[in-house]
Amino acid sequence: MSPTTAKSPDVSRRSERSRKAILQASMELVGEVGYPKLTIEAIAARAGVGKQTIYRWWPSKAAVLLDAFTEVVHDQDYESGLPDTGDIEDDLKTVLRATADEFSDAAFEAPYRALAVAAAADPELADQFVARLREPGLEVYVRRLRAGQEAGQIDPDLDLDLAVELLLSPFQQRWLNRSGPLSHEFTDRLVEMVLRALAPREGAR
Amino acid sequence: MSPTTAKSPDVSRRSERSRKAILQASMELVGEVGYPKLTIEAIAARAGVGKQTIYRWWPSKAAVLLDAFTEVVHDQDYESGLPDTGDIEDDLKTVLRATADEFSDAAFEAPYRALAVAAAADPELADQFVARLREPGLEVYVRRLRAGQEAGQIDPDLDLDLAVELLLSPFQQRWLNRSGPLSHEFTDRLVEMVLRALAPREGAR
Amino acid sequence: MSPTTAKSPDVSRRSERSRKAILQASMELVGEVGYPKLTIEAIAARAGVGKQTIYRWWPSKAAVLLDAFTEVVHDQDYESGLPDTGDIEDDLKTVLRATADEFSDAAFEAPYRALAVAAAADPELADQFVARLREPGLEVYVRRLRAGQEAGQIDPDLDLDLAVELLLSPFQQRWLNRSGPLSHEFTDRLVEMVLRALAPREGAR
Amino acid sequence: MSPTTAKSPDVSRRSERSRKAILQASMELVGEVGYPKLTIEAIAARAGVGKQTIYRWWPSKAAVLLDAFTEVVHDQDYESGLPDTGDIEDDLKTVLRATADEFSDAAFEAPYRALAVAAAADPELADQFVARLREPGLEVYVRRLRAGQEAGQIDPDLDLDLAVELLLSPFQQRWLNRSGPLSHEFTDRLVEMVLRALAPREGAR
DNA sequence: TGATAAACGAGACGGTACGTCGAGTCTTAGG
DNA sequence: CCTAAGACTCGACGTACCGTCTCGTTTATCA
Repeated sequence: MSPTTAKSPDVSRRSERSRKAILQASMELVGEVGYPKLTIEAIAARAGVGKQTIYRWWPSKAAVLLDAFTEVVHDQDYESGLPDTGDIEDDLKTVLRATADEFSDAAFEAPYRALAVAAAADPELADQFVARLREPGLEVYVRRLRAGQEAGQIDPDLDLDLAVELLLSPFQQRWLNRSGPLSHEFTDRLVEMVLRALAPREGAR
Repeated sequence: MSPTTAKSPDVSRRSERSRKAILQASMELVGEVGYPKLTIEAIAARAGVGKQTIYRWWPSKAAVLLDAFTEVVHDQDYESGLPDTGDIEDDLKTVLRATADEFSDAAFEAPYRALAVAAAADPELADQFVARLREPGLEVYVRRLRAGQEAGQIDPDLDLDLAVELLLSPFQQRWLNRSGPLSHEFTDRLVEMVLRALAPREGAR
Repeated sequence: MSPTTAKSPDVSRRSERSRKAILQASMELVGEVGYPKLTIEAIAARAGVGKQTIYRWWPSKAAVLLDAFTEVVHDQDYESGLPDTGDIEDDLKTVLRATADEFSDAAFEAPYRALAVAAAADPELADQFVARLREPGLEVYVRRLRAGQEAGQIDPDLDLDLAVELLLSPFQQRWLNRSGPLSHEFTDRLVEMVLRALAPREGAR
Repeated sequence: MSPTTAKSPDVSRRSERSRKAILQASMELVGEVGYPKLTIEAIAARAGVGKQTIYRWWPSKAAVLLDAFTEVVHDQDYESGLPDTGDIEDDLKTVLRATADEFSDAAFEAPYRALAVAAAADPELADQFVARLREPGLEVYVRRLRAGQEAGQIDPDLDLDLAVELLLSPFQQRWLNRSGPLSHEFTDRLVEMVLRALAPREGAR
């Protein structure tokens, strides 16, 4: 919604028309040609915009894409959080299956992978990427696990941030490296194994 | 060791001198300027080689780098495997701490991150990358866990491949995304939590 | 004066500074290294200009050189025409001697020969070359011969265009093929012999 | 028949088969793609010959072409000379018409123009070109004019070499510059005008 | 309600690197 | 030891984009 950076230019005079056209053109083009072949010139041409208008408001094509992607997903409701039926294993399996499906959708995949890759290469972008797209996603898992803790299904002494890493990193890693299928079989087994690590210790009282 | 691809040219006539110079120049340059600013022209110039000689034998700068990196690490002994003192927790902590230190070494980090990023963007390269650099590394973990199974420290019914993913993915993910420090504190906690998931079930014989 | 061709780019935005620098650099370089070793890259470097700026406005290095040469000689006064002392033999000898001296000047010779050669190989360029550099030169001879006709020194029925070819071609041919010296002896004999062909027929009035 | 230059290699061991294939390939290719796009590599490939075999025996592609062309035309009989019916005007018109037709033949034109152009640019080649292809041609004209002198049709004091230049240069120049058609109309007028210059002076006895 | 200053579209500019082509040299195998 | 084959270094090609820099032309405050 807001530009990644804005130094001198007068934001109030900014052309909303151009901003939208640029973001949309970016999303379209990254899907068509891929991130490495995405060029500022092509974005400008597709958007019917001068190159300077892009350079004026964004520092790099990655920043454009991050804005574009944020705009698309920003209304996705992190508010409602994860489902909570009381059965944490079932809830996590459901959510992870849905996430796996989403990551298999090409329309989502191309720009998201582009951003993940760009972030891996560029520390500055990585901060933005993590703060705006990754952390909000992790947070809802932490909340669900905390509910599980309160319900006595999860060891109360556990570091929940690390627990979420344990659950989501294998998933993310598989996807990013294409080192294996994101099947429901996989996500189910993953949830089961992670929950064994989270279970309260029997001896504990 | 072998070129990534080799279609028409006659491999037997290949200049070993040029091949070595190219791989070395790549490693040097990627450390000096980083992957995105690494150019074929600079590699050729540094190696004292015609550009065509690079284009003749490699399809992309990523492929050059993969060969270069493979050549450097290929004699690293996967044979000896992980240490096995009988205490699996201690052994894993030791190894993961060492790995964390390695990944904090800039000389290793630059080219390896470059490859990981390029692989994330390019499926063809990803196959090579995973097969030549990732899987041999995973395999030694699987072997150590199998020894733990046989020693009764790990549930005999577990999928050890998935177990290794559970252990290494959070580590890889943190490193790639720079989403947290690769401290010994972190690796120790990670090993502990994963071992809770691997422990034999109490009810089991 | 004007570019050889101009299709899409906006001529009104053209940089006069770059245009001049390119033309000057071409002339300098063709003198230093000769036409076959003249490269667009060297012109661009010498002129402090991007290669694209040359490719944008000229189709070939020959076209650049043609513009460069035209610019240098264009203010050479064709207006004043040839001298007319009343003695046509003397006038022609004087002019041809001067022309021979000019063609013996290395600074003139290198680019002009380059153009003549390029024009001989390339019909499109030949048109431009002939129209812009050769024909204006021929025209002044035709005018002088016409004056000679009116003065009764030249046969009134003659084709003056052919007469000029008769006079200048042997000269041009010797120069282009280096098939003999461009001495004053040669030009004088040439004028004399041609004038025998142009003399009015005795039987006529 | 003989190579343009031959320094070190042992001529007696030379492969006649390769030599012929190279000359033929040159002639074919210059017709197909023109001289500037004619490459040594293409000649070698077409001739089924290693590049080195060309470099061993010829200093440049122009030299190859000169040999190739000489081979083709060398048996053209300069011996028989020009026709001599006693009517010099008629004889010259006939010959020049035939020459014009020859120069309009594309199969002859392409390689000959290539050589003429290359010779104009390269003084060393020019010597060879003039000595082997031009001068023999001029000589037969000189002989015919001499016969005309002896028959009293031509001024006995004239410099016949210059006379031949007067006759042939306009023709060559038109052809090389494409500055006009090589029509029979043109050649006839040319012969007539030149003969006026050559005619014996009336007052002379 | 103009004027006036900005952001805008367009695109030429100086550069860098691309990937290709051919030059001329060098090495290997074969006759 | 000439030859066919072709890999090598080198350098130029013509193209694509980069990011910067004018150009007029909207456009939207403020005088």
